[in-house]
Amino acid sequence: MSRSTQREDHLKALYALGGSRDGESDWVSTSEMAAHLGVKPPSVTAMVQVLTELGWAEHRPYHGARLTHAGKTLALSLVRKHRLWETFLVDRLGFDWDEVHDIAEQLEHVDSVELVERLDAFLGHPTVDPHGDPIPKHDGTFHPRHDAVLLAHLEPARSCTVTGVRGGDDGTLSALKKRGIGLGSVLTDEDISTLPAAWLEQLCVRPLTQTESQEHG
Amino acid sequence: MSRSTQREDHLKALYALGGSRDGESDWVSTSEMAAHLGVKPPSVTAMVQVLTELGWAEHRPYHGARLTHAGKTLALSLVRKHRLWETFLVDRLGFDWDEVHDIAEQLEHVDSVELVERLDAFLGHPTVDPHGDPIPKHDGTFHPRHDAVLLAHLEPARSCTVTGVRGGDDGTLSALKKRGIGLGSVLTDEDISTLPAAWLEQLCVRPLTQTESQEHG
DNA sequence: TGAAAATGTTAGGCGCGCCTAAATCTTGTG
DNA sequence: CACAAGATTTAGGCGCGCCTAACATTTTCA
Repeated sequence: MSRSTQREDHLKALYALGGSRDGESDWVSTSEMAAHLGVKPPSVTAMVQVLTELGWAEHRPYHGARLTHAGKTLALSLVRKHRLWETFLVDRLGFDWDEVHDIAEQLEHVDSVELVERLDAFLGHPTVDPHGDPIPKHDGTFHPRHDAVLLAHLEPARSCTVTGVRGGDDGTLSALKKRGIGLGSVLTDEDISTLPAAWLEQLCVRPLTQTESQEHG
Repeated sequence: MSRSTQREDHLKALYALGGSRDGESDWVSTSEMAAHLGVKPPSVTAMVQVLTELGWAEHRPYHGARLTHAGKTLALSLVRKHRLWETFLVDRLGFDWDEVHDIAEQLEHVDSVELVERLDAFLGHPTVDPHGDPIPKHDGTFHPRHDAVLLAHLEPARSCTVTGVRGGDDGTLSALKKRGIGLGSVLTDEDISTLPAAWLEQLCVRPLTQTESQEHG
């Protein structure tokens, strides 16, 4: 297995943008990937061709690329590593959730299967990372949070608890932190109306049950 | 500050081979470094010239290279990271001491001062790594073990306890493990006579005191 | 002391991942 | 349906770290 941080980054971009929808991945354009990775489109084209030769992606020239099954498996193992390291950084080293992305980005490229499995055990086999995203198991399976919903889609006049942040860059995350919003925070109807509109599309929440609502007045 | 795994590896080699003697480092030949790093001498020459331009080494052509003060400081921070990670891998993740070198080698190149300091705190500010080597402090100082001595230099008919292994490759380390020898192991006079001669130059030991000897019969 | 041997450096080339510029394909619109 | 606008790929070049081969220096020892 040919190793390379760049290959891995392109694989992850393909996964992140191509939709993790069950079954098939969506086609992703090279310029979309280029923007995501901070390189120019021709560089992506070249790398996509390499991934194709490795059997990890398929490329329909002038139309886009997507992961093969093997590629998706690999991408999932990278996501797994990334989220385990983020969990370690926050839960054990006490980092805030807006500080860990870049560090985890580096740690996830460390190559040792044994390391990942031991880290997983050390952390107590967590199922969710500090941003509320599910952590894939060793076999690539994971449970998408089925009870969670985007804040924008929450039925009106309903309180909820925060279960995750989608695509949160460090800026958004630290802004959330400043307002005291983190995983598990409870947002009342009134709280929600004071939030920046952009957040409605980013915050993942679970509606509070009747009894939970009463506890939080 | 220009970052690069290769630069860092060359810096570490210079430190490892150049003698960590107080004050001045020794001149190290490029071929010695090349052998240590698994590359060819011309590659080392080129990299040494880069390090020289960065002010981290000085190069006397045809004679060798050595670290500047700034270079030594940097090298020490790398050693610190390496040994902290090894400590983490052994103490927290339960790796054996012969399994951690390669992984730590990768982890030490992760770039985040904050990470190192938090890791250090998490581990309880350890002073010695799993091989018995001292862990430099953040300011670059550390305490060489003054009471330790090479097994080869131990006065005859004396029992001792193992405090470290010098230059132990994974092969040596796992062979030691197979014989049940680890940090803190007690070696009697008889034990010592059955050891492979090569180990006498690698094992660091502290002679047992009178009372300790009696406890171990 | 003055070659020959050993050691070290310079020259020139290669693969990788990136870039810009030029060519090619797709798409939207008259 | 053709053609301009936009997106994508191909062409060609660059820096980095590595290599081998050729050249330079130091060391060894007859």
